[in-house]
Amino acid sequence: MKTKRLGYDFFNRTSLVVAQDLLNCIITSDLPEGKVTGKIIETESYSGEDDLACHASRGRTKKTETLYRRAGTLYVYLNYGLFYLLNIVCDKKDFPSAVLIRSLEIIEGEEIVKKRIINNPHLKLNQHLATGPGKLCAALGITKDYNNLDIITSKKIYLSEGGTKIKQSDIIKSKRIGVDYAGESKDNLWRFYIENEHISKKK
DNA sequence: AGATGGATTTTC
DNA sequence: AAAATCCATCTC
Repeated sequence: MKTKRLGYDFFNRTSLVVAQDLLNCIITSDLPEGKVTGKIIETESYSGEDDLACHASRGRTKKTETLYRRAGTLYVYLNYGLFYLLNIVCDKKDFPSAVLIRSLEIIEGEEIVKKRIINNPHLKLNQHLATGPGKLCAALGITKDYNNLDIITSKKIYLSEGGTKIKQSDIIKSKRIGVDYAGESKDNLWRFYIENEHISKKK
């Protein structure tokens, strides 16, 4: 499947819109071990210093500086000392916002993904190869080395259009996962997904 | 220099 | 319900 690559104009919009438009899009990681592609089925939006769940709510620091950069920049950080999480910076420069990619349906490179999961002592091989943001990064081979990478021009990690654009009525909205500490921001329905067996945190 | 607190995943 | 485990930031 060869589709058009997403450009600066796609990411230079509010993260709320980008998060929903990324559903059904294709992410590719083309690293030395081989090429892996997956369809995005779950995202979350983090937007502005007023969003208490957004890392930028604690101000502009060495760590959060990435969130203020140009749209299309990758924000990758280590969470709980265990897993990397992948975000794509959105909106205009100096306004901190990003979309967290939470789950994929692996389309190509399944064997490479399985190898990466087996080699990760914190993960287990099961029917979900890239479900949940931590496992997703492991599946794609993404580490903090890719923080600040420009996803628009990179040949290693990039995003392209899916086959068909998702219908607005097919997008399910819910509260974001793991942000109960975020006061008034925690109830925002800023998690978006499409019905799929690989959704994270399913009962 | 030491303590703290997570946008998680898995297993008990 | 609890463990595994890194690092930026905070505190003394």
